Amino acid sequence: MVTVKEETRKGPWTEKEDLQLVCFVGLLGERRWDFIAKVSGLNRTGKSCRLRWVNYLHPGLKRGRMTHQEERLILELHSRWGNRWSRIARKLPGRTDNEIKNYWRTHMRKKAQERKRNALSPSSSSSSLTYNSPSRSEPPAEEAGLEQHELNSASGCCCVTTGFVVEEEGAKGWYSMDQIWNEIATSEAVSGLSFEGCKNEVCDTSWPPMPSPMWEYSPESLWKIDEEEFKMFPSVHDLLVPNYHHS
DNA sequence: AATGGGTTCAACCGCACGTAC
DNA sequence: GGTACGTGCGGTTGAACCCAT
Repeated sequence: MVTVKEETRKGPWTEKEDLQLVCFVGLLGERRWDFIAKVSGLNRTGKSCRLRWVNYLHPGLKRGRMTHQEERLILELHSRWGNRWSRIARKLPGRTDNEIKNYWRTHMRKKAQERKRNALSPSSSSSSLTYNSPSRSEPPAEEAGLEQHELNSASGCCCVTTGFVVEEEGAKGWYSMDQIWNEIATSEAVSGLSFEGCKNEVCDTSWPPMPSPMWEYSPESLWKIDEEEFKMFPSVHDLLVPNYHHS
């Protein structure tokens, strides 16, 4: 006799699953995700539940395009902290690390491609430095365990930003796109080259002049839902997820 | 209208870290 | 101190969507 253990579900979440999760998170809190996954009847892993909640269902989430201010802040913070997405996300109320990471990758990739095009064009190629120094046989600092911000400071923030190994060379090279993007962003944040409106304040060490997000002070408060609300379930869902729209 | 390439974003994976036992 | 378990983080993937041709 074989009991067929239902396989853990993967892939896109259904609206029903979302509702279930929202309900149980409200009842049990944003902890014990494995437990939530079990008792909710969702055939998902705790990890998956947490991710869905944090990245999509959380009532505090903003939706829609990044504002200009947010873009600038991301650039600034990334130049300081490197790929510390969750840390950066804490400075952007309503944005998740995943969202910021995605944003960075798409937008910086564009910029990297533009740069690459420029670098390949005859007019700019001569002045474009590349990483083809003898030390190229060594792994990049990042891969050698250096934090990205250490890399930045080690390179004087903008001294190494003028060029990068292009694809043809990249086949044998190990300069990841992340590094390239980081350097682009670093140079832009420091020099204020791009993002019109991104003037000196970006480089000002006292920047950003923005208020700290609420959860900086009280990590639990904003992300916690009043359990009383859940007694009113199912109508509570509308309260919890005002911008809810299923993907 | 069809389609092919590019872009976006939700979700997964693997690893690291913290904590309870 | 060692181990198991839960959680968080960063990197990656792939499906859906968009847009130019």
